[in-house]
Amino acid sequence: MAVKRADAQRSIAAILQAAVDALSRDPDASVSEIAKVAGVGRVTVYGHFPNRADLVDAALAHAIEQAHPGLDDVDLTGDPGAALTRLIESSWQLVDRSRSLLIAAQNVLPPSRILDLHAAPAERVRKLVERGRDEGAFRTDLPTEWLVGVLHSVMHHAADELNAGRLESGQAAGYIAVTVLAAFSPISG
Amino acid sequence: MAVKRADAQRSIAAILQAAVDALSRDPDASVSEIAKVAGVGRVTVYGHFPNRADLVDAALAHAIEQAHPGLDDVDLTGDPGAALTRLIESSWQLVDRSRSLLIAAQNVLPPSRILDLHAAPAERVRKLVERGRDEGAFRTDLPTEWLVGVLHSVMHHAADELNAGRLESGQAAGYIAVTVLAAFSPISG
DNA sequence: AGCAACTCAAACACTGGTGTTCAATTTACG
DNA sequence: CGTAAATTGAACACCAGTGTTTGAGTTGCT
Repeated sequence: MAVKRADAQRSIAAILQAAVDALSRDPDASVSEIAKVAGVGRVTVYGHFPNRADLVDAALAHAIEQAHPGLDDVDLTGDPGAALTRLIESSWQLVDRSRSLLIAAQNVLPPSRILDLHAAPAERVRKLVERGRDEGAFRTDLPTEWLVGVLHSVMHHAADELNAGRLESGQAAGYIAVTVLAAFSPISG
Repeated sequence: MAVKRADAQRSIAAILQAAVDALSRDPDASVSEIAKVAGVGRVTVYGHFPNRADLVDAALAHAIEQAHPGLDDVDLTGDPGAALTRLIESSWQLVDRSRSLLIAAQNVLPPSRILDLHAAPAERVRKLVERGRDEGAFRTDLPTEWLVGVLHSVMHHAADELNAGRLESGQAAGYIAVTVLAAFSPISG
């Protein structure tokens, strides 16, 4: 299987993108649904991915890989609070879109695999928070991991509120930033 | 069907409790599993609940009803921050235990029904936050609903961290309280 | 004691998913 | 152009769940 033929490569790309789309809507999306979205026969999917779990794995990896370049453009220098606000602004929708996909992955992949796939993007955030702590902009009476988790948690909450129609798309990033910055501030702010 | 016989009542109680337990572990728990936990035949379950959805509904209602008295004991008067801390202390584990059950309910019940079942306990928290805002203890530049949601979100995050072994059971309530109080504080604290 | 209510295992039909095989057709590529 | 690769729907076996029926056995109630 030295090199795939061009139509095979096209199929694989379509299936991968379809898997990301379908699983982002419904973490339990069946192989049939994914095939339909990809505009491809179900058998073709099994021709390229041995089983559903491997397909989900590939889809998650694909989504993360796609997200990387966009996030690399964010300026994380300067005032940590402002940097965090910029990061939130450009990543919270992305994090949300991946959420359903992540659930799909958690249902079929071992936790260690999930952790591996997320290592790179998670590290970026951790670094920024670390720097904020070092420079006295963020509190140090709580572990870095906890603060990062709270950030994620609040972003997901905003996504939920948006989905439920209780929050306008334009407000969300501001709400998240204002909330998290307060939560991250040193005590005698 | 005026009055159930004693053994029927016993069965129903066992099934209800088993449903709460099983669904709190796995939101996809099958009727068979629930029956097994209840120490009862699967057919007996169908004898008392027409289908799985109705059973999940009853289980959620049961769990909420059980939780009520314990939470009614919490003193919500005095300094809003302190009151919130007390409420967190005595309710965050409870909220977590219900989370998986809530997911089960969301999978089979209409959103309106979920909202109905949660109305009473949710109101208690909303009231406290409202009072905190009125008294100047909590910020008013964000909607009450948002603040309440952030509280929930951070509690769930703590539960996740606990499950993942990254947080000690004793620390959790403190982490939540310290984080949320900071997030709730008026800007020029 | 006797009857109705209850319990339960076994068997059934049904649904919806996974993963495989096959034979026919289309398509890329040298 | 010819061949090997790729795609396809149809059919298949399999599994796990839901919900029902049956018939025999047990248990509460009066």
